[in-house]
Amino acid sequence: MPELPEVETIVRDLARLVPGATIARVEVLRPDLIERTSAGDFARALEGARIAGISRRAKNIVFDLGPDRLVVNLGMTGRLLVVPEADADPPHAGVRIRLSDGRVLLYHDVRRFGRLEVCPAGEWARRDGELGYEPLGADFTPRVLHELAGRSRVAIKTWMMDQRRVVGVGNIYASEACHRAAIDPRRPARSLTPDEAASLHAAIRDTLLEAIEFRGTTLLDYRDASGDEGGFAARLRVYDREGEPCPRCGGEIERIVQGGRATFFCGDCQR
DNA sequence: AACGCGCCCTGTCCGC
DNA sequence: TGCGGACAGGGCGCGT
Repeated sequence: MPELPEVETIVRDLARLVPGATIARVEVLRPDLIERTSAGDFARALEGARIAGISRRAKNIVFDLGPDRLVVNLGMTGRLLVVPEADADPPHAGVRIRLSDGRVLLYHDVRRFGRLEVCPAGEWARRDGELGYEPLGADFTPRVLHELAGRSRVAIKTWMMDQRRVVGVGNIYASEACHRAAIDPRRPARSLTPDEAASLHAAIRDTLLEAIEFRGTTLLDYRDASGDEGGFAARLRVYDREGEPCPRCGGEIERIVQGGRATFFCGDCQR
């Protein structure tokens, strides 16, 4: 589900709502959501901790608890909601994190592809180091994109979604960025010229920034921390628009499958 | 090493 | 109306 803009929206919401709060009690309703430790250890590690800050790394929501980090990955259908006690028991509730002021940080996930884990800050720093460039970071330059892409024969759209290279771009924004850059998503990554790499670099950033502005894309499941939908779906240029005219050239938008995932593009103007 | 694929799980939608 | 199959925003582990 959520890609960088959706996770960023949730993180910004949470950064306004929960820093300074203390975790009173944790209830794990679906133990299969907890990564690496038992549900009991997970709850014990959180109870009594104070939330010092919230940040995003790739598609992960990271809570700074002092010595530890709580890391939440939403998978396809995960939601992280701040709700009053009365709303804390919906169907598909996965983990209830009760704050000492009475509010509940509720992890909700229909498909349960998401994961939560608590780990020492040092351990998280090591894993952070294995993730790729933040596409909105200053060190992600057109040259970096061109050099990294030059090492791979994978189709550029699939390449963009690999979190070891560039993080945060998922299936929706990969199609959207290829379209904005007018690049055929089937091209081998290493076939991009420096100019094409620069235009893809700009397209990735522009797409993600605009999607953040509109609080993300809700196709079906995505909700922000208040439970509201994102507004970017209406602005998608190709994703989920098979058969519609290309907004740039009027050609027909096609749907193909790459690596088992749907890709949408215009065969007329994406070269 | 790099890459492609199946799988995890539930709900929705579409065609028959 | 009912039913079976395809498909859905992610990421991991496997085999080649």
